[in-house]
Amino acid sequence: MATRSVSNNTNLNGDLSDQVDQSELLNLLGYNVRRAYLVVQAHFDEQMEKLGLRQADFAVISTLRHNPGINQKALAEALAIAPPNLATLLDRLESSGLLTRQRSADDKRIQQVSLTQQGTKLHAQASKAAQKADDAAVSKLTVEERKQLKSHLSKIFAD
Amino acid sequence: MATRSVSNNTNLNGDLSDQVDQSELLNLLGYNVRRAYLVVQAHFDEQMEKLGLRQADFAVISTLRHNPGINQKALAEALAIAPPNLATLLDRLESSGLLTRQRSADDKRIQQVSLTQQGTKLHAQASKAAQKADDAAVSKLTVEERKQLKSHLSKIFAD
DNA sequence: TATTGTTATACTCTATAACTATA
DNA sequence: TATAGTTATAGAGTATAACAATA
Repeated sequence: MATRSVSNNTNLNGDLSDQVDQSELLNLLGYNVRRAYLVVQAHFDEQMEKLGLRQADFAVISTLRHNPGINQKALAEALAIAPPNLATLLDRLESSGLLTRQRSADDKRIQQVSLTQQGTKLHAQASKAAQKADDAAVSKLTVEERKQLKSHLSKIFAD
Repeated sequence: MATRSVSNNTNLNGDLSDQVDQSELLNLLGYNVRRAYLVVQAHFDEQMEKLGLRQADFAVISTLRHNPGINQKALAEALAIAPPNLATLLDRLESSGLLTRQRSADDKRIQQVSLTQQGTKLHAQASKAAQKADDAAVSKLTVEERKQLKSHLSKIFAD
């Protein structure tokens, strides 16, 4: 299933990695973002696996919860998912009974996507799980540091 | 080649994504890390593509530059790359003439990896390119904010 | 003609199992 | 028996082209 382990690799024989000079990489913000992302992913996957959800599934379900009836173009754009990949993801969640797609009466090209009752229920659980994963990943940061981190990161990807 | 575009999707018809409520996702640090990572990746790939390098290639070349003769186990561990994937990555860079592998005389199981002259030369260029990508990705942050960001991120993935 | 969504497909990244050669 | 590295392979993520239906 390709589940990443949350804990860092146990390291017998005296932590070799401490002896490796990674100063150039660690001076690059991009590399720090990547390594942090790996940790965040692992915590998130660990939580979502229990609910049978992948990362993108949660992003979709969360967005549907707060934007019922959103169309696929807007959904794909908001979440930075390519439309063909969103289509198959929605196929899967629809088959699982978590959401419905309904053609718009006004414009029959448009699919309006909404959570089912079951999807809404799962979202409530997933929402807690996501928060739990988040807390675990940033447990070493103070509340103030978490605020700063969020602010700085959002400036990187903001339009 | 699957090159991600640096610029966000141009958005005619009045930026639909602004109308999508993403508050739950954006409150999760993990999601902010992910979205920032996508931007960082795009800038990095854009730079490295010119040199024929992938992200992991640069991480390897940088580590070899500062740790000549490092063995594959230590390299894999330091960079969080699975050994089988490192093996094929090194095969490719070795075929390109960027590095050499030499069996240790002391322990013939161990491969000692080093950059060739060509690899060292490419590293010098790649190093500048990486810095350029980094600067572009965090251009909206002040020097102080960049420092904070790096510090906070490193706390997430530090052992 | 342009747009929404879909299908088919391909490439990259990541992970595991099974193997070799050495120790 | 254990370790370093390799091969083979499978799964997930991501990207593009080509298409159908609708506007």
